[in-house]
Amino acid sequence: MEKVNSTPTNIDQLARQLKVLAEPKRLFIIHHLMEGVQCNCELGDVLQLAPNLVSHHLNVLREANLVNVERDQGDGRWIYYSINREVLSELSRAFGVFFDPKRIKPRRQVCGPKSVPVSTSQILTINERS
Amino acid sequence: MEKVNSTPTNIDQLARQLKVLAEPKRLFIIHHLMEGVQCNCELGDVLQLAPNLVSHHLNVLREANLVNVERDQGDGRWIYYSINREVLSELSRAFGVFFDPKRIKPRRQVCGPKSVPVSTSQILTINERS
DNA sequence: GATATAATTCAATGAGCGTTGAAGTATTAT
DNA sequence: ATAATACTTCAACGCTCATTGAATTATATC
Repeated sequence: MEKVNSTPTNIDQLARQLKVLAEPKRLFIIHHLMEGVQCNCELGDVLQLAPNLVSHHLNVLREANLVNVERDQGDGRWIYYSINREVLSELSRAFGVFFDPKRIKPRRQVCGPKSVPVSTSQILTINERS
Repeated sequence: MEKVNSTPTNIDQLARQLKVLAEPKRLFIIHHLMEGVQCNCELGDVLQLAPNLVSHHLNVLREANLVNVERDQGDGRWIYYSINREVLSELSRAFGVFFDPKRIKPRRQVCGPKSVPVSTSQILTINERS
């Protein structure tokens, strides 16, 4: 199980995290959590979302360790959600490393007709299909 | 259609792009494109993926403008794919801005029992479900 | 006790999407 | 012309997952 061409990040893990984030309403939730909004009811108000849906999406975010959950000690009915700073920071860093444009290397000519080097001038861009 | 609380990025667009990226095999394709591998056949070899699947995923990436397509002028059977530097850079920037931990603001107390300020010491963390 | 509040959990539905295998297209070689 | 190469397109299957509406839990108030 040894890796030869190591990738800058764990791709499967990154994909799993991105799948959690690839949802408009979850992004809105994250945004509002970052803005300081932190209870189910207010998130529901702001996002025009049913409480059970807010719960569902918060649960997905929680399972990804992206949000923390707390219960009000004064009135136990209220639950506050907040961003997990550490996980978010690590995610942001991993994304930045993986998608860093500086990583783009020039064409490595191992394929193509007889593996003859192809200069960029020999290549024509294909138009978008009409 | 006026926005009051403007978000740092277009959330719906970001979600759409993340959905394209939230796929292990597409991340691997992007990785290898960045490494210089650029034709369908070699991607199929490296990823142990059927040609039509490589085509499919490349098509998804192309529709998101994440990859460019070129055809070899010498031998028209060969097609080369490459990363769209500009789109990748913009995506990387947008992600970094949106998920910047510095954006996290302290709790804004508008919800909760009688909107009484809740000190952090009054809040107990809820354990992970057993 | 009974009622209200905040939030979660459950079951069912339906759309989206990655995968599969086969057929099709475009180009080049013989 | 025929065959081979590189790649794409098509149709069908199956699984995941957001949504819906109702029921349930937990806590607090009357």
